[in-house]
Amino acid sequence: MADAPRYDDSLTIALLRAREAVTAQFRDHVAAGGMTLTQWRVIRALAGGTELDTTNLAHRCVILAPSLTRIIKTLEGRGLIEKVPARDRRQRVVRLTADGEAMFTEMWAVSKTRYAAIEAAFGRAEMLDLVETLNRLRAVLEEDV
Amino acid sequence: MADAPRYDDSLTIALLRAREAVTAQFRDHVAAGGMTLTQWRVIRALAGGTELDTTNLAHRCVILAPSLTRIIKTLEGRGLIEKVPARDRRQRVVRLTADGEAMFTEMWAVSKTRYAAIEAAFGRAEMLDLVETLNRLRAVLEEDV
DNA sequence: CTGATTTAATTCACATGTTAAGTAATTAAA
DNA sequence: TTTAATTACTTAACATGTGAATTAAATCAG
Repeated sequence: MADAPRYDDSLTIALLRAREAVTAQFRDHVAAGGMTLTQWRVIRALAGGTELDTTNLAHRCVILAPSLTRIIKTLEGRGLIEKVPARDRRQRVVRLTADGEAMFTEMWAVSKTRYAAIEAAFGRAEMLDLVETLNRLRAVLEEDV
Repeated sequence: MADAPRYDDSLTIALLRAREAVTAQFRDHVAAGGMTLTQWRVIRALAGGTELDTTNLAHRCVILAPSLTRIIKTLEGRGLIEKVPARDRRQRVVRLTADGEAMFTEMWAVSKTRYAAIEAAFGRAEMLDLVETLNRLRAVLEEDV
């Protein structure tokens, strides 16, 4: 089957498996902090006093709006994020609370070591190259095709 | 922050965005066939008369067992797959029905052209190299780290 | 300024991801 | 052979993904 690549070689599956392998390095640690990986992406995007509205936050975290609505509700209920009054009253602008920042700082320390471990195992140059390749693939697909 | 890569550069996000961009090339077509991308992975894994039990099917499709249980129920209800009696009665072995094979054949024709378009836009060598790199990353992470 | 349009979020409905617990069949141990 | 342990799958509960419809606020056309 020259034109039908073996199933295991397909790009979508390779991306899925690779992502699964990478996130597995962080899942336990994040779960120990009582969060999901998706929630952690939100916390991380807001770290350092960043204020963002739902649309931009969703884009940065690669989360769809309906999911983010629920996540914001959850994190707000846990006192990790809070609303910020916005000029445009349609927008929902949020930022981390003091507790949220503390949570980030604590967990980020460990996350960094995990990233470092991945770099050490896979190679820093290879990793940078892979990220660059992935972004290039995305850029190509989002334009033409 | 030298040791804190910009958020957009992180490997997990890059993988997430790249996968999103790739699957976007297929989502509409698969949805037009009344299926989700996840269901399509199952159909594709069974194409050509392949018979598989839940455990192996889940592994090949990168779907967790509970999700696959529901998907099998759905696809069985639509008459696309059917059970096959197994020696080990704990196992649930399935295969495509004639309708399922027909559905696959019809959709695969279009899917192939999408894959070809991606290859043409991104480069065949780059694509093969990327898949190889992703699999190597996975192999590294699943061993040590 | 009023009505039509656009934009930002939310809500809804259903599919899937994820972990933990439960069930039935098989295998291993005593 | 009878019980204990393992295996394959299912169910349950909750979080997220996904597309469509809805609501509220801002903007635009006339």
